[in-house]
Amino acid sequence: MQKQYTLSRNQKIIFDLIDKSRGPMKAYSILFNVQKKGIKAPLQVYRALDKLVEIGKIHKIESRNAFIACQNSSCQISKATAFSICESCEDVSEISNTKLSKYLSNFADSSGMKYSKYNLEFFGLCKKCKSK
Amino acid sequence: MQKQYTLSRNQKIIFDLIDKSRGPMKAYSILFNVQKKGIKAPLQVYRALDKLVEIGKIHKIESRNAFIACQNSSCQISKATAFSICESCEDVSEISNTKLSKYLSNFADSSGMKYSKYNLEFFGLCKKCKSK
DNA sequence: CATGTAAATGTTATATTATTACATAGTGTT
DNA sequence: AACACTATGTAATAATATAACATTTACATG
Repeated sequence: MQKQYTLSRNQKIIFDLIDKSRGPMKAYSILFNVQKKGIKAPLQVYRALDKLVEIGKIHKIESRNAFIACQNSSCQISKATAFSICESCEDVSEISNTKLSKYLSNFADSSGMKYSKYNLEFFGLCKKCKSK
Repeated sequence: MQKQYTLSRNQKIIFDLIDKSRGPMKAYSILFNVQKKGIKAPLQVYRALDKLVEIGKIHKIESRNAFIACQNSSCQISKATAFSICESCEDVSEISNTKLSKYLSNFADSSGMKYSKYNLEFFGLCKKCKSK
């Protein structure tokens, strides 16, 4: 169960935009889209994004510098994320596979590292693009 | 076995620098370090980096926008990468764990996606930083 | 060895992504 | 009211990455 959190004005505007978007959104594309609502500066966007990532409402797709709404209601607050990314159409979807997340959460290598978080990005061709 | 590839002048200069570095290096830090060797512009660095990534001599740490030499002689040419990243000292090491790479290479989710590549980044505290 | 072609290089300018620094305002305690 | 904490506003700038164009090098093959 995800902890409830009251979003502030800017956080809500930006989350709603990302949530409604069909795919991941980039920071400056978000900025252009919310300027009519009074959010004028990059920093205002980045601050909201940081907070939204922190509380797990959105995730950052690191390889794309883009942000996507969390599609997984039982998400462990961004501590364990996995995505599949189509290299042709750039469609991104969040993978919620219990076996995978258990496997990775329990993964321990020989380095003596204690992991608190992971991010996994798969790349390939989505169904649509594959059949083209 | 990794395919042999003759590096060009710039590629060699930049690879050697990254290979000798203790940790991941950022593009502009690379640039500053090779200016005395005649590589003056960002694009020259990025072109070499792109090629080196493509042939698997280095990897990009996406969450850090930094580059590290491949530490795994049997590396599948950057198609399957995993790293552990210390969030305190920013030390990064490449994970070469056969079970993990097999597990991920064989992973198939319900989306019908065909994966050709993945990148996994684990975050936590390394041994040293944990004991501080 | 000339010629074609792919890869690499050099250079300038510019686009994109992200943060620093500083001032102000709102929100919820106690 | 006083306090702490979070969020906001604004300007400037830093850091990361690519576009566009001209030239050169490497090397296979006719």
